[in-house]
Amino acid sequence: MNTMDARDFIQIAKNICEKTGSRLTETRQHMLEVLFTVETPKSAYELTDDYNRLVNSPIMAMSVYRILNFLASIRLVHHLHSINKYIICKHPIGRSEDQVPLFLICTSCQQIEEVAIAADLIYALSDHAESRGFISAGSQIELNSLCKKCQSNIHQHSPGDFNGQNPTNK
Amino acid sequence: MNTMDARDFIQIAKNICEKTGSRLTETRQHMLEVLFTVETPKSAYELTDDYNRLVNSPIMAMSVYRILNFLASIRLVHHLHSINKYIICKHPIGRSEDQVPLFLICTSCQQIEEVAIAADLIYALSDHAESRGFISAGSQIELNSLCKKCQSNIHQHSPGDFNGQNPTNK
DNA sequence: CAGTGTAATGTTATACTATATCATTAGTTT
DNA sequence: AAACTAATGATATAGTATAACATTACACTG
Ligand SMILES: [Zn+2]
Ligand SMILES: [Zn+2]
Ligand SMILES: [Zn+2]
Ligand SMILES: [Zn+2]
Repeated sequence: MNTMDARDFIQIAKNICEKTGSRLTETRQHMLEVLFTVETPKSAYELTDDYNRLVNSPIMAMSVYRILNFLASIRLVHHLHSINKYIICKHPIGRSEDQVPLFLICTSCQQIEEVAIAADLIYALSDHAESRGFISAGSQIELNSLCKKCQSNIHQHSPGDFNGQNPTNK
Repeated sequence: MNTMDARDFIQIAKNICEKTGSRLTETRQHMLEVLFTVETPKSAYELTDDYNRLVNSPIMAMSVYRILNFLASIRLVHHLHSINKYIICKHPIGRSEDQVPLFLICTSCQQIEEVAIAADLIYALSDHAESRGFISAGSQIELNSLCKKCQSNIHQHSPGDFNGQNPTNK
């Protein structure tokens, strides 16, 4: 159980901004609140709608992209490439540099679990690779999964990408 | 050194099609040839251009998407989500079901290395996850990396997504 | 071989995602 | 106050992907 509050995110962001000379504007704060509220991963345009539903002052998608980029650059937001959606970081504090985020994405209900794993584990993965001259550089990992709830409802297989489409994915 | 030929891909595809009742049409063959020729990861629209440059009978993007979907469904093509491009499979033969592809993507020159890793390694990664009720389901893994060549030219850091953009990425 | 059914593609339109560019505003610094 | 810079507003456009329906090509039946 996470006892974090939207205000906690805002405070964290404020601290980061102070260090870097950037500013935590009202729009950025509001976006953090929206992201915290919606919980599930959303596209930039969905977040634009959410923002305009939840916040009084309207925003346009262009600004949403800029703000998502900013929040991702300070690692309070993650972009999940495999589903092309954005989500607030589940572990904004206590991260060490030698960890990378691992996302478990329920292919049925899109619930996300974010856990931190040792970067070493990644290097271990790419051991073959290093022998071929590649070195790993700060990735996140996204795994197609099934959450507990959806494991019970075992009607459909849901492969990751092509063919068997994800039924819950509009 | 890979001694594979475009014809090998076509033969593999033909075999799969026979088993599944689908057909390896001329267009699909041509697309395999194009993918084999270009080597590097390309967007669907880039592949459309490549196809029309290399093949005499023109094709439209809609068809390219359909064919990429088909070829991905029989695992002769991979969709790299993190860069949103498609690439021909480097290991179309000798794959076992308990392996998943790991892609090392050079963030500087986009050269790709594909290696197969034991799915067990993935399960190990998501061990935390399983304790939370998630089970892993057939993912591929994409890692930002630096190839040997680009390690020499160490001018720029190239983070994965936001902020420091990838300079070679039009 | 004609008739029928299905897989695949052609064609057009449209939805969705993301960035470029320039103008304007709002803080910060001197 | 003036100058500078970060951030946003506003508009346009690029880039990615799918929907929907028509047509064609192939396999299968009789
Ligand atoms: Zn995180
Ligand atoms: Zn679920
Ligand atoms: Zn492969
Ligand atoms: Zn490289």
